[in-house]
Amino acid sequence: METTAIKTRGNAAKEAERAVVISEALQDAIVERRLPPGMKLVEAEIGSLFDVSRTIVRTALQELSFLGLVRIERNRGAFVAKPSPEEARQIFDARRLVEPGITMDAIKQASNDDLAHLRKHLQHENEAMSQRGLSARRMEIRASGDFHLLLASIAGNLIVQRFMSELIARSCLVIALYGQSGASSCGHDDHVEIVDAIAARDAARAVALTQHHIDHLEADLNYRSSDDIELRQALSL
Amino acid sequence: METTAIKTRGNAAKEAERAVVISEALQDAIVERRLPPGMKLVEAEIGSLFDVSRTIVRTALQELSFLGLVRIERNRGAFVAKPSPEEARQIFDARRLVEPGITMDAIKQASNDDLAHLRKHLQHENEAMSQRGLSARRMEIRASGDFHLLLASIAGNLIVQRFMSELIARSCLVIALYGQSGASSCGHDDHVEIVDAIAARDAARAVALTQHHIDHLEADLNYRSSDDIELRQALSL
DNA sequence: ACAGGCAAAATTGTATGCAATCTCTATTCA
DNA sequence: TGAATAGAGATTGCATACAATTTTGCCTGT
Repeated sequence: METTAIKTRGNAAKEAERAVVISEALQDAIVERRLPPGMKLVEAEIGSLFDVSRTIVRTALQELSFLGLVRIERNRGAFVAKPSPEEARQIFDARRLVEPGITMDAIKQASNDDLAHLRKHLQHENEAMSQRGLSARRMEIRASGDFHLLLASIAGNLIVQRFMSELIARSCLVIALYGQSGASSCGHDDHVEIVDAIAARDAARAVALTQHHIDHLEADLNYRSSDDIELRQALSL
Repeated sequence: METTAIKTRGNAAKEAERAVVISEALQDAIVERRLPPGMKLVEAEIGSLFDVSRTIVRTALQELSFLGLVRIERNRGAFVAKPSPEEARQIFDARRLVEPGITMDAIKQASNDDLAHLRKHLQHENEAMSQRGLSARRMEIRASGDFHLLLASIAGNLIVQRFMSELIARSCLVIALYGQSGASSCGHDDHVEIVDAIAARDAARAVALTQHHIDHLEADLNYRSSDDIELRQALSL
């Protein structure tokens, strides 16, 4: 197969497909709200920014459109997704459908190392929350979602994990659009309690807390008409 | 194409993006096992078949790779996915995680029309099962998966529905690879019982039957080493 | 002033060309 | 005979060119 073992290792670094790099950079920017919902994403612009041709940018944007983070309109281009209230409800309904199961699996699978990771993550969330400033707020949003992803990774099913990635990313968008309390208010305390219940292997409690947590998140939303949103977005910048 | 005002109306039909048409054609072929797991999919070949450039074929193949139906290897090309035993297990675990919730939502949402659709679908499955021949077998595979998709569509959450589409399609691949009983044996009787339970609004029973059904499906699998599979594929054609 | 429409600019959709990489065959050497 | 290898052919990765479409700004007539 290969002629030198070293070459193979060298490839591993290069393997980082350029389209994936771009798609992840965009996803980060969208989730952290640096790119607001509805914003136009021009192929050539992104291309020159990352120094690649539109071909690559195109595949990155398609990937994001599969994840529901970007909407592609024929002959008009790509835009950061702007979930409708109905879509938003469905996203949270989907989370209610999936996350209790993930929590239960996590309880079954969690090793001591996993629990340590969870605790470390909670601390991380805490730090982000205590700090001020825009960048700290972004860290907080990101960390809050990462908690759920960490749980999914502990549950140990790659397919479910990928599904949760999508749901979390889209949740961030929804919260950006419809969240009321200035803080992302992702209820850090809820997370602490959930980890405690998991550590105690108390499945019933952990599941109940998980459901409660999702209700909590959705309760902070205000599904205004999307025209209002347009304005809000325009005026806030 | 068309030149006049009629064109505009025609567009709605034309809107069917060419990449999507191709990707759906391929998905059908994969799910119905006309394209066996592991088969190489050459871009130029597909392109000339549908009379489009490789560009379009490429996006279709990427779409399928996001769905897990196609594996793309850098510089080597696209192949019909060949799920490992571990992947197969995760697919069914994911179904166990999601489908009970779908069944419950379906019970909540199902109108009389929906129930009629379900009954009609059962009849359709029955017909496919009673017929002989390769094409009938394909119909059976397809119909058997469609039952679960129909249930998901009744549950009424587009996001969950999309997720189920992926799981069902991948399940078909897994069954093609590891199924033992010549018949796709998707337990048509199970489906009948599930519909009965839904019609009776008996949530506990419907959920139990759903879980049982998935266990049933997976019990018919034999996770051989993938080398054996290679042989089986080679000899069966 | 303003609605309507035309033309230029910007942007996307698709095909194609070229370089890089892989695959397979045939040939050579042990 | 069999393993190693070189090289031709096939295939993919990416950039770019061109056509189709949309958007923008200007102009004109009312």
